[in-house]
Amino acid sequence: MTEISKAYEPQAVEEKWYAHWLEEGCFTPDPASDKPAYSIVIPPPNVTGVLTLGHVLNNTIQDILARRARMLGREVLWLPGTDHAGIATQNVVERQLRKEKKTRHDLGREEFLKLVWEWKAKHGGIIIQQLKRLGCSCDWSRERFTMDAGYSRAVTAAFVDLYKKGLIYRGNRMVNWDPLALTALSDEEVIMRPEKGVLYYFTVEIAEEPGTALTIATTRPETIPGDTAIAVNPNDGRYARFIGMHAVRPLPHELPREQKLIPIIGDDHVEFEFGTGVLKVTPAHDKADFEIGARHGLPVVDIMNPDAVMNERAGQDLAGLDRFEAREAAIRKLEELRSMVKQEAYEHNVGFSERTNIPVEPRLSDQWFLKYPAVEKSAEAVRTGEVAFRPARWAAVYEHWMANIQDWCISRQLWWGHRIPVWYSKLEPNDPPYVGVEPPPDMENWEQDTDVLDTWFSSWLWPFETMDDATRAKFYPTTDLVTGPDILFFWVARMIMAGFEFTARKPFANVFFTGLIRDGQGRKMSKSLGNSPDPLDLIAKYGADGLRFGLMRIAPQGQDIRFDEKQIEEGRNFANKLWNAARFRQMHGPGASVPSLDGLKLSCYSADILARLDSLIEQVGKSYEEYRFNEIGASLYEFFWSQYCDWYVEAAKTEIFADQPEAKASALMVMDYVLWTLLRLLHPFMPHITEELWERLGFAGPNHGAGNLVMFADFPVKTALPAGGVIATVQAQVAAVYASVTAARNLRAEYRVASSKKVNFILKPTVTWAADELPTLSRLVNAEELTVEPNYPAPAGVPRALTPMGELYMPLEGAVDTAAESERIKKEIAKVEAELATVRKKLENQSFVANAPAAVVQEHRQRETDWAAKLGQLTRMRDALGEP
RNA sequence: GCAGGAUUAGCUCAGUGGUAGAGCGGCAGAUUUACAUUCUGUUGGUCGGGGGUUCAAAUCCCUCAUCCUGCACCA
Repeated sequence: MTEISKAYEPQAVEEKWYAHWLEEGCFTPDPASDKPAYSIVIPPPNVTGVLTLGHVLNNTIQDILARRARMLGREVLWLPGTDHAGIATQNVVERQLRKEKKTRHDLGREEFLKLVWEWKAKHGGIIIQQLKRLGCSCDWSRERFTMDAGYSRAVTAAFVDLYKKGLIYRGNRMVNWDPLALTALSDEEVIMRPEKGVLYYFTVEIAEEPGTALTIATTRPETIPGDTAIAVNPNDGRYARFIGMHAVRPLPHELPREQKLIPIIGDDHVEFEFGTGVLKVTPAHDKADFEIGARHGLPVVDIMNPDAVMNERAGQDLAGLDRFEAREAAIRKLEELRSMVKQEAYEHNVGFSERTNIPVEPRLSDQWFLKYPAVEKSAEAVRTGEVAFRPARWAAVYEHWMANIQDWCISRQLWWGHRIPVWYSKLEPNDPPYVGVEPPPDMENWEQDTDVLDTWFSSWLWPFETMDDATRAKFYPTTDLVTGPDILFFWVARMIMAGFEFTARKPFANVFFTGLIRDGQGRKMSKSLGNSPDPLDLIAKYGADGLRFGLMRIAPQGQDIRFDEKQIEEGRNFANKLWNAARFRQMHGPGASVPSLDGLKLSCYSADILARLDSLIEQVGKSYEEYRFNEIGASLYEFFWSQYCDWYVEAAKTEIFADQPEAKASALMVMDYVLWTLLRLLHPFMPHITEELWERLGFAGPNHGAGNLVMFADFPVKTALPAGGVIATVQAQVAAVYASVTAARNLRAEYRVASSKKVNFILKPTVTWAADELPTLSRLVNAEELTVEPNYPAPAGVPRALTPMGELYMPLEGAVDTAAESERIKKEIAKVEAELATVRKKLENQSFVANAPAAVVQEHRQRETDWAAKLGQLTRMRDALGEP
């Protein structure tokens, strides 16, 4: 046993233990074990990702669950891995290429993909190293990647299976198009944000009634060349008569008049009140307009290229311009034509691409869609609690989404991803395509679909396709899933459906949704705001354990978390405190390797702390049941710091420093017992420091089978202490001593007596056992001498305080301000009188006495008695002062 | 527009029917040998407003206000 240093230095300790755990294979479970299984699959971070505080929160919770399950004797699998993250990863490599003035098209598909794999090998998975630094107990031997050969095959097979079931189809539809990434997006990948825009009012002439014009309001004048109709509500008296006539579309201006005529149609979709009640219909560039167009058989005129640059159909004024430049150009042209009537400020919602953060463009294109499988079964599973959501309110959000579920656009016009396993015949283009896991045998006659699948189409298989047969037999369905509510639709809902569809079982029993971490001003953490601290910096400053513990204490169940570095500092301080508590114990000689309370003569303080330890264990157990990690953290913090360090250790010093070997041994054994228990309770939260202290305090080693705490399958259970009345009496006594200590310290502070200065105290006791506890009381109040004097006359000049043990006096040399002393006591009397009045008022209320439970009434009576007694004593003390 | 969440001490937040709490901050003090990443004492709240249910409400119900988050959207 080496000496413990004064301050805890986490870096070396944490790295040492993590390496050790890996070496010992502590995180690799045995599927053949007959221990009950516990499993979690990690939400696979993007392979391009770096650790954020969100990951820290998420993975710390998973680690806590996994480590506790191990200590409860389960066979634990925490399966890690990364996601290939289609757009994000392709972006990273394309950005690199752009620096060399190249695009992926210069390289070609094959060369480009080679480059992405190279990038992945070199830079990918940084986040895995960071998770290790955090202390995550994942089974790295089972680490998976969503584009591993086997996994890819499973993704392809899933596609083929759903295709054969008729659930996957190809369609020419309006989709969300990302003009930067040049791909379609699913509805979930579009983020609606309010944007300050302008509503432009412009006129169109009625062809059949020259001189008559209609005014139209639009936010997108640049799409006028794509307008193929003007719509009004058929019930709108202002405009109904124009239905069937034609309007002259102002753009492109250069076209001959007959090519600019577009029909005026009637459609219920048009609102009377909005704008002017006249709507321009652009079927190629607006989802709602597309539907109107479909209803009326309107032509679809696409005026943009895939990159949202206007094409020649937009006319000479706009062609070649980006859509936003084109808007300005269109405005200028309309003004020039005296068609522009007015412009007004207007705020409306615009959809942005989740990945590239630019406005999506509704675009008609050929895409693959999935009609979701197992929808009803999946909705029901959450409804019945077969899959339990925590907090439960997310179930309603899920239910709503499931009830309004829309087909999923699963194709992406990217290169990085799982290529769609569909081949088209070169020989007979009208033949049905070949769809299969294996390419067609006569490959040269076929051409594979160029699209890849949405990343989430692979992620939704994660809980089972990451496992081989033996692993799956033991660990699937998984136990807990821990994730953020932001991917409820993207991932959680889809996994449930995939689970039921492909394995006929739920993928997990519980889903715990964490909160979102926000900055001090309540804003989301984001790269662009630069308000997201680097967790690795925090680990360097405060240690991984400090970060974990600090974060867990401020992470209430399912509520957003306002991040404050101070909290992490507290986590570090807590680790340091733990370190020093161990250090203190070690300074008093070697401890027991297996602490036992058998045959121990316990002081009342020892009995008290053990009873509190028992309630702590019970409380922690309950909190785990409800996934209330902040509550567990708070309980552990409070017990260890306030109850154990501040009170028990200080009180026990009486025994430790006294010359009574038996009492000393008893106190030290109780410390051993508490630390032995506490290290285990804390281990899931702070794995490194607890492991280190476990060894330093001599708890590790041959006595415990596997020597490491991480494999110590014995999560604490309550002691065999005598329960009930005996311990309650002892605890009441200890509480009285501690309250008396506080009262005495208060007196010292009032009279500016430095806590280091020894002074005399006199106790006029009201309890029979006062004398027994004088040594400890005396020590804790730093008394020169503490005497019990039942008949102390209490001269007027002596400061006094009422304590649960009796009246306490602090005779001081020199004059004491009696008036001030009297004032102080009077203030206390006023407080007690108010309390007494409150409780008496309640007891005088007949309906309270009649209706409240007997125990509550009894408790109020007791309260009344206690306050009355206290008031009597305070009054006597005030009278003894002789002040009016 | 619909749904959900939040509103408690200066700050960040616990507290879901029975005596309003913690940490930080502030103030006053302490180097008492585990720890200044410490210790002691103290200050500070009509629990967002209003109404209701109840013997009893921060807690349950209604309503209003403000903020946040989803979802749906009218160009």
